[in-house]
Amino acid sequence: MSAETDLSPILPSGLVPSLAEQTAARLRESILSGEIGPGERLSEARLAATLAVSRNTLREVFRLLTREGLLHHEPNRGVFVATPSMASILDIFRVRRMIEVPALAQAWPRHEGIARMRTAVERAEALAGVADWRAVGTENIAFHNAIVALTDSPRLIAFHRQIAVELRLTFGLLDSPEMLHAPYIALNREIVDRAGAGDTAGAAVLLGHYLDQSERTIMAAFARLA
Amino acid sequence: MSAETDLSPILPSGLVPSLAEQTAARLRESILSGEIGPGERLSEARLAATLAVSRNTLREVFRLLTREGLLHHEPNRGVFVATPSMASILDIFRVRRMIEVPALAQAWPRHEGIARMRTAVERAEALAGVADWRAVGTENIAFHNAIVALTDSPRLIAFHRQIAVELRLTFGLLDSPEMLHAPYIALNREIVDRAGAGDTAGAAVLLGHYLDQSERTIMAAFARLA
DNA sequence: ACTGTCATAATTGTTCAACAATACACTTAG
DNA sequence: CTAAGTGTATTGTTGAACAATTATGACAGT
Repeated sequence: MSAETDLSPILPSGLVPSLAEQTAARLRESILSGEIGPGERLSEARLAATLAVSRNTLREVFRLLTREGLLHHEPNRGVFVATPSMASILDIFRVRRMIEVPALAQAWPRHEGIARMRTAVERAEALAGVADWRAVGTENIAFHNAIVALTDSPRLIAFHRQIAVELRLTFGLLDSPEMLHAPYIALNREIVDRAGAGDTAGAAVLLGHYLDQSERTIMAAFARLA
Repeated sequence: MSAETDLSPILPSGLVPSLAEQTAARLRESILSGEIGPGERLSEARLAATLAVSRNTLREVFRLLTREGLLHHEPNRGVFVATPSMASILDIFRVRRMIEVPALAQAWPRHEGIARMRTAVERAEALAGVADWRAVGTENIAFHNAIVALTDSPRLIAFHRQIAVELRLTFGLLDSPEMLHAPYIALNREIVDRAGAGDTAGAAVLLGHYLDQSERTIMAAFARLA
């Protein structure tokens, strides 16, 4: 996974990540890849043995991922993989609109984030050519991370990364990633072209449309599950 | 501390909070009350003894408060109370503008959050009468929490609560809370009156002015420290 | 068969003690 | 005065133990 698409929190500069953080990263990927399904209960003893860490360390990991929204902790009953709901999807898109659209609208057209957006689009175009839709989804997330990076706000960036992780959890539930991601590559291309040309306001409008459409698509796919 | 001004994260519904969460709450208040100063190092062994919990439990607490932004973890060196900087203040106000202003602008005038805003203002007015400026500051934070509550977005509310905690950490550094809070009571009153009367757009404009002024005041007080 | 009660087993919550790994302070050699 | 090296304190991690809570299942009564 490339640096631009890494969804794990920023680590203390240049130092070896602790075992707890490494383990958190592993467990996060296990969850996001669908290896562990939403609602599933994570037994401390069993998972500690599987991951080859102590129960104490695993409990620290649980605390981290619970704060991230990936796990859900019920006292004296255990931790469970969070189960996305329609309410959470609606909330996530509401937050995304509130953050991404102004971020793009007020962007400086030569900010490095624009380059990151362009890279993500180009990669997505290439990956769509070979029908690797899961990777297309990853690049799509990178595209939107780059939009928020335009703000240079550490807090907004961290918050948005967390939201993106939650959304990826939802994607794991849905099938047909082609339908979920393919239609938006061209739109992303137009957004970044406009932003790069200085028309950030126009790009922001398009981004709003993107979010509306994407929300509808995901909600529809999600509703088909229930 | 009343329910409206409680800055601790939402606990699992109706259940006994774990020792780690209780301890996190205690440590959070120790930090925010200034009992432990910014930059100070927290020794695991010593603090565990002081709080009468095991090192393992305390480490879980550290992970919670680190994710909250109150502590700073340097691997193999220990955890330190976070030290606010000018950059963090600028970032916090940027985020607040981005969240609070639209939250108020799009508010439903009969949302319960409006009532919470009004309560906070009335309490602040009363407390200003007896010159309890620290409590005025607490009510001021409750006022802005209520604004974000107007969105009914769990994620925005949680994010804003976290930001508010970080800002309280900054307040702890500054003296003269009267100067920091007193001038804004009347402005808050006007904001809630307008919003309650249905002029949420006008209220949002005033809120923007509030944030500009407040940021300048805090930055000036902070600059006087260095 | 259905349901409620109660003992029993399994799991989480928390502590403690130990040791390894890292960083800090200090001494000593050049 | 700097540099290298040694010793010590602190963090990182583990495993075992026990208390507290919840889940399981047998059993009795209807």
